[in-house]
Amino acid sequence: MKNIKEFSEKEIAIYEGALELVAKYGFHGTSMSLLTKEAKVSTGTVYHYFSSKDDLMKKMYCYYRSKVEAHVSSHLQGEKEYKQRFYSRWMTLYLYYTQHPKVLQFFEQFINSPYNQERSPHHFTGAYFTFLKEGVDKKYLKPAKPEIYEAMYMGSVIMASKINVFGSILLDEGDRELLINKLWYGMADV
Amino acid sequence: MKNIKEFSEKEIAIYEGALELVAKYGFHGTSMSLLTKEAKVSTGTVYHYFSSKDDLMKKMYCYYRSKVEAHVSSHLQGEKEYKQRFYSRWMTLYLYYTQHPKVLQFFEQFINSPYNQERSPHHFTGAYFTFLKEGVDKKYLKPAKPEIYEAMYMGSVIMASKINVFGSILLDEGDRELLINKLWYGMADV
Amino acid sequence: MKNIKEFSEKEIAIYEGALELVAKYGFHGTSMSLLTKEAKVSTGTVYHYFSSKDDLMKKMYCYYRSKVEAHVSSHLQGEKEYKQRFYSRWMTLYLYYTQHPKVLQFFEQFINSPYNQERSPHHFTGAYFTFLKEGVDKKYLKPAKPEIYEAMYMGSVIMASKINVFGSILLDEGDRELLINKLWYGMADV
Amino acid sequence: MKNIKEFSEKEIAIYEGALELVAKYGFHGTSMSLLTKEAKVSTGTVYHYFSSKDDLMKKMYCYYRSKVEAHVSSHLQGEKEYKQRFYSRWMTLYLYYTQHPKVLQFFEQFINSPYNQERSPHHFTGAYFTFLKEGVDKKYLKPAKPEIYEAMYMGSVIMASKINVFGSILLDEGDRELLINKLWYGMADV
DNA sequence: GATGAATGAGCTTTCATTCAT
DNA sequence: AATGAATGAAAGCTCATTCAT
Repeated sequence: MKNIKEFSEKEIAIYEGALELVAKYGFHGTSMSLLTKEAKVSTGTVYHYFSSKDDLMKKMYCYYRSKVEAHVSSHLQGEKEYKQRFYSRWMTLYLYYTQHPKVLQFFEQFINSPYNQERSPHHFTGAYFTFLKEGVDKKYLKPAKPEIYEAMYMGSVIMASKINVFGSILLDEGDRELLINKLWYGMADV
Repeated sequence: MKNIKEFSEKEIAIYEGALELVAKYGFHGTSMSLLTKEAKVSTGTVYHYFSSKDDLMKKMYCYYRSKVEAHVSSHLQGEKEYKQRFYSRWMTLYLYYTQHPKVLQFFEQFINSPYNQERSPHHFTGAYFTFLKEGVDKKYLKPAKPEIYEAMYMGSVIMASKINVFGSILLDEGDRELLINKLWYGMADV
Repeated sequence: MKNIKEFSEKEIAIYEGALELVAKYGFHGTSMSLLTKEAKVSTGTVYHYFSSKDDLMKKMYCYYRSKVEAHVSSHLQGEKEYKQRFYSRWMTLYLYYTQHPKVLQFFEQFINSPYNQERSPHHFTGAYFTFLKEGVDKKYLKPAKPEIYEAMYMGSVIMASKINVFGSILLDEGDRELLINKLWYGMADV
Repeated sequence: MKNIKEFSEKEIAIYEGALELVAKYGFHGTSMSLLTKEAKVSTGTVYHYFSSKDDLMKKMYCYYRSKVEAHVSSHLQGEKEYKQRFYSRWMTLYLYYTQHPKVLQFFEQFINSPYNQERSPHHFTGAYFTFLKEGVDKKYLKPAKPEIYEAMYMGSVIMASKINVFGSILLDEGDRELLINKLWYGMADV
C-alpha cells in the first residue's frame, strides 16, 4: 500500500485545497483557477501531477479513502471480540466523519457522481463488507446475505454522520451507543 | 401542492431529458445544450419555463419528490397498523428506487450537491421523519431521539437500493423482508 | 457543388479574418482570440459553425479552393484548343495567386501541414491532373506518365507565383508567356 | 561553414527528434515537451543549446540545409559539362528528398511558415539560383530572366518529390530522366 | 409560446520557458 | 553540462444565458 509520506508537498496542498473547495462549492464549482489559488500552486503544477481534473478527483478519492482506512485500522488494534469490533468500526467511522465533515461531503459527492466508475454504493466496499461477511460466516450475525447487513450498517453510519454534519442535531455518546445497540440487537445471533 | 396535470408537455420532456442526462453524466455533465437535444426543445423553451439551470434543477427535484411521495402515499392507503406501515413505507420506497434507478441517482446527486441549500441529509426529511417521530411518541418504537431511527431507517432503505442499483446483487422478496424485520426488531418496543 | 451564396455572413467573416491572419502569422500564430477580433464575431459563433480550429481550417481550405476553381473555370469558357487552354490554365492560376497572395500562402501552409490528411502534393489535384492526362491521352503532349507533366506544370505555376509573392522580382506579361512557352515546348507533341 | 562534426550528440538528438515530430505533427504539434521525450533529453538541455523554440527551428533549418547542400556538392565533383550538372543537380536533390521525406516535409513547412523571415520561395535560393544564372550568362540556356528557370527547375524537382512522397505513384529512373529531358529541352539554347 | 443564432465570461488545459539542484 | 519540477500567460473550447424573429 502506498505510504502517505510518498506524496510531495505540492500534491498534498492540492488535495487539501480541493477538499476545501469541493465541500464548499461541489465538483462543478471547484474550478482549476480557484484550486490554484486555494492550494497556492500554479496551473502547470496541478497538471504535472494529474493528467486532468478527472484524474485529480479520482486520485483524491483514493488518497482520502486510504487516510480513513488507515485511521480506522489503527483504532481497531488489539480488539479481538467481534461485538467490540462491531462497535468500534461503526463508532470510529462516525467520529471521523463528524470531525472531518469535508471528507464525508467529498466522499458522498464522489460516490454519487459519474466519477465513481466502479459504481460502489458506498465508501468502504472492501474492508467493511469483509468484516460483515466474517460475522455471518462465523455465526456472530444471524444467517443472511451479507449485503443485508451492509445496507443496515453502512447506511446507518453514513446517514447518522450526515444528519450530524448537514443537520442541526448532534447525537451524543449515549445516542450513538443506543443506535449501535439497536443495530447489533437486530443483526446479532445472540 | 401542485398537481402533476398542471405541467405542460414541454416541461415534462425537459424533466425527463434532464433525468436521463443527470443519471448518465452528472450535474456537471448535463449542459443546457445537451439537454435541448435530449428533450428535443429549444434553448428558449427551457428558459421560458425555468429562469436558470439552478432553478430547473431545484424544480426538478420537487417534481420527482412529489411523484415519489404520491406513489408512496397511494400504497399506504387503508393501512392502519404502525408495524404494517413501517414495512410498507420501507418496501414501497425501495421498490420505487430499484425500478427507477435514475430517480435515485438524481436524488443522491442533488442531496450531496450545493443545490441542496437546506442541507437535508436525505430525500424525505418531511414525511418519513414525522412517521418515525410518531412511532416514538406513540411508543411503537423504544424511546430514543427520532434521528436515531431516521439514520437506521432511511440509511438502510437508500443503501439497500444503491446496492441493488449500482452493484450486481439483487435482494429478493425474502431478503427485503428479513432486512425490515431486523430493523423492526432493533427499533420496536415489543 | 456547394454554392457560395449558401454561406452565412458570419461564416464568410470568419474565413476572411482567418485568411488574413494565417497569411500574416501562420497557423500557430492564428489564435482563436485574434480571429474573433479580426472577424468581429464571438468565440461562440466560431464554434457554432465549426467544431474545432482544425475543422475551421479544413473547411476554409475547401472554401477557398472552390472559389479559385470557380474562378479558373469561368476564365476557360469558350476555349477549345488544348494549347490555348494550356496557356489559360497556367496564366489564370498564376494571376489569381499573385493578385491574392494570402490565398497562395494559406494553400501552401495547408498543403504542407498535418491538416492535409489526404496528402495532396498541391492545391488542385483534381481538375489540373485530369487536364494534363487528357493532353497525354489525346496526344497533345508527348507520351509519358501524367505525373511528370503535373510536376512540371503545377510546380512551375506555384513556384513562379511564390517567387513573385515572396520575392522582390516581378515577372511581366512577356516573362510569363516565355515560361509557358518553354513548358509547352518541353511537353508538347509538336 | 560549420562542420557537422562540431555538433554535440545532444544537439543532433534534438535535431533528429524534432525532424521526426515536425514531419508527423507539424510545427504547431511539435511541443517542447514532446520533443524532450522524442529526443530523450531534458528541457534544460534544449535551452542550453537553443535560446528558444524559434532559435531551434531556425538552426535546425540551417543544419539540414547544410547536410543537403554537402550531399549535392559531393555528387557534383568532377562534372564539368553544364548539361551534366543540370541533370545531376536535379536528380541528386530529387533522390535525396524521396529518400529523406521528413527533410522535405520539414523544409516545405519551414519555407511556408512565418519562420521563413527572408521569405525565400524555396529551399536553395543560393546555389541553385546561381547555377541557373550561370547557365543564362554563359548561354547554355536561352536568354531569359533566371527566375523563369528557377520556377521551372526548382518547382519541378520539389513537386516531383512531393508527388512521390505524398502520393502513391513512384517515378522510376526512366521517368525521372524523361522529366529532366523535357525541362532541358524547354530551357536549353541548343 | 417557441426558436436557435449569437454572446462572452470563464472553463480546462497546454506549452514555452526558468531555475534550483 | 544536465536535470525536471515549477511557472503562469495564453491557448482552444464550453456553456449558461439572451434576444430578434
